[in-house]
Amino acid sequence: MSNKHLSTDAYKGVRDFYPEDAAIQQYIFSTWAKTAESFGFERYDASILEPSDLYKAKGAENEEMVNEQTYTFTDRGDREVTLRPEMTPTVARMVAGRARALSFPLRWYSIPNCFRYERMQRGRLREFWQLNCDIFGTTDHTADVEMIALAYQILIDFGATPDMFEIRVNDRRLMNRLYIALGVPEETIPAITNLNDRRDKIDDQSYRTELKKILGGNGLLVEEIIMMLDKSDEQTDVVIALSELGITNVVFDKSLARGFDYYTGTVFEVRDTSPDNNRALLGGGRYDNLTGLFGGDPIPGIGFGMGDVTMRDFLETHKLLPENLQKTTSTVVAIPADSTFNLEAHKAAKVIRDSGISVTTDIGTKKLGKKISDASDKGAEYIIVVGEDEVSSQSFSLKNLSTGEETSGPINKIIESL
RNA sequence: GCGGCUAUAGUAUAAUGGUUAAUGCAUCGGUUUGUGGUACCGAGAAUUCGGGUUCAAUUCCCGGUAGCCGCCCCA
Repeated sequence: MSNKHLSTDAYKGVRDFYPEDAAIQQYIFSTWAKTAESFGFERYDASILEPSDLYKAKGAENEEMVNEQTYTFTDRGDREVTLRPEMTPTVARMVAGRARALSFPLRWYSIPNCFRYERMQRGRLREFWQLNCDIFGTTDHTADVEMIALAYQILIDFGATPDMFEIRVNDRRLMNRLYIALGVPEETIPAITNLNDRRDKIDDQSYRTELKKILGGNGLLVEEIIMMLDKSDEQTDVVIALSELGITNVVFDKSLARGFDYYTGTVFEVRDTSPDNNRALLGGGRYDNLTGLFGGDPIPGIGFGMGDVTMRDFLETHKLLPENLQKTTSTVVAIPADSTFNLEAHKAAKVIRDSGISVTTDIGTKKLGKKISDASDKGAEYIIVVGEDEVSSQSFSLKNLSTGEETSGPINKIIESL
């Protein structure tokens, strides 16, 4: 390979979708859409470009994140734009923009592609697609239940069984109450929440050390917090309601954090139970004032996002991808006996295609036998050979590749047997 | 931002401090010049880039680049 040539590799962190990959992507997207719509969610979409302010407005932490972990640049009109790293600010903007006209509660979904400039690892690339589902305009806890039930149903519709994944649920309000009841200073709660999120990744000793540091050396409080976290007798109404819907692979997990900015109530995630793919497949939660940035009355909402990369990893880990996805090809292949009949083959193909059947014409230079072989490999059901005899007699033979049967006659007649 | 591992035809894997770097799959051609799937024969195609050690480096060392895995973060 000469270094004078351009690389055939895709840009760092993004993927090429060759037909076999595009088929998988298409399968994932269509299953997402089908299940979301079965719950009555309406599809929306928006541009991948947003003004950078949309992401910076939430505070200094967000500004740092935008500066370091997004694709942000200045356009020719001196406007600062960002390739969206998530869909939630966009949908909040859209809902706020028509808040007076929309009828709530609102169920919306989208499958945007998003970009994040960060280090890649398993399940995480710099470009990804994400199913985003939100319900706006209700604080009823059954909306939280519905969102989780939708997430559950999506996985079921991919062929998963409940033992393949685990739903973890927590509630920010409940945790705040529990901490305050223990006498934990309110300003330390975010740091504790963040630490808890890493609890299963670090050993018990360093967990205690860090917790003690946050609490200014109060060892007694450390023990009380750990006891409270490990006590598993609380059940929220969300968890109870899920079990009434027959969804039982749910655990109430007081360590679950899901980041720590805009969630205000229920937070949840779904994790793959396979040790080979120990990742969150989706995450979401309730945010009761997301549209506040845009003025107007606060609109409550609950939503989740699930990524295509982790979705595909999940399906591959559990061998849930259908085998026959790759073969997207025409039903019939018209094969010229040699290249001088290419145009005649195109003519025959057009007649068949006009009747609503997909046809390609093999205009390659291989021998007839190879072309038939290729048609068969690609998954075509029929072939029709176009050569001197056929053109002069206008009588064609349609061959069924799986049975070997041939039907002969004028092209219009042959179509009827398809 | 930090750390570990890896880099050989299109792809998946071998091997080697020394003359021709091997095999499967894939591709192309032939046995079979107008009828497929099998079989057999044949062909093309590779040591990531730069530097160093050495008589000699694909192999050993350093660096770049890229990828994988993990940490941080995960909106």
